Amino acid sequence: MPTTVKIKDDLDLEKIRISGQCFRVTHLENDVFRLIAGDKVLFIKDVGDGKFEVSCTPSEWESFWAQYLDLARDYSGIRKRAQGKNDFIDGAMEYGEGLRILAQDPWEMLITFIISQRKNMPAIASAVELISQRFGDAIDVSGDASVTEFLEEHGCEDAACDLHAFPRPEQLAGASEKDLRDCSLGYRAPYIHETAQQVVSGELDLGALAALSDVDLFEQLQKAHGVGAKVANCVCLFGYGRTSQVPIDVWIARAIDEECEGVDPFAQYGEDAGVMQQYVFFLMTDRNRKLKGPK
DNA sequence: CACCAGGTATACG
DNA sequence: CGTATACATGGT
Repeated sequence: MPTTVKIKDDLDLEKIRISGQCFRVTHLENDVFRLIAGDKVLFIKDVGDGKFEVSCTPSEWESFWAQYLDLARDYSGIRKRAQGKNDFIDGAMEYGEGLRILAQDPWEMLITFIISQRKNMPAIASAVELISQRFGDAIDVSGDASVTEFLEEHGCEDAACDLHAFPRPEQLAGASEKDLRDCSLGYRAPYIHETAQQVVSGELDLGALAALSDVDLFEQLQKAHGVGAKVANCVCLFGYGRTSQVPIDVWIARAIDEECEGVDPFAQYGEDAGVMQQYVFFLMTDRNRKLKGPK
């Protein structure tokens, strides 16, 4: 019997896949999605009526994936409470209904968003996949009964082959700068090399940073080479769940400039500002996607 | 084949 | 303090 879970709140897997916060979510055949987080993989399918079939046991769902999907947070409630302050944000919230802020791993976010600078989203996903393939541990699901059963039922066995975990700090620290460059990291290779070594040496203790205030966390993260305000904010928001943090990239800057007459609308949303940022980012990038390539 | 991409470090004034 | 520029490489 496959595991089925019931989710009352917003959850749109396709929107999350293209939302720019995660780069290892794949849309497979038959509307099955594959999520890789650290060394874990989940296959999940929306079967309607708030029900989702998943490839893990109920226990794995409760102990990891429910938290990863941030199911304890009430996004429809957040949208309702935020409604009415700003017309543009109201529209973005409606457009992005189903988005959530995933509770991802700080280390994975730090490296992923160092990679992200001056790359478009497909290029980021490609580079993340390359370092995972080259330096991450292989993930073998062949012995996992709940996974194999799920894959067989939905006819997507191929999607469980050749999977690799995101590399651990020591695996990237052990990679030479040239090996990293071969993963199309360009000038970011030394940033990643240095950062990995700082994490391995304990000079940068990502676990300990979780105890810091938003402001202190934001400041400490920027001590890593290649981490400025924007990347630090992404790590705060996506890696440490600091939902008041608002990463400002080209798309958010464009939204403030062109849609809000140059006035930053996010401040008035307090602890939910980062969630609003995610809705706006999705609106701007999805609009652009439809504009240029209605593939 | 230009132009752009979820920016940042560095060098200026 | 603020502003200008180089930066590697792939997607469109």
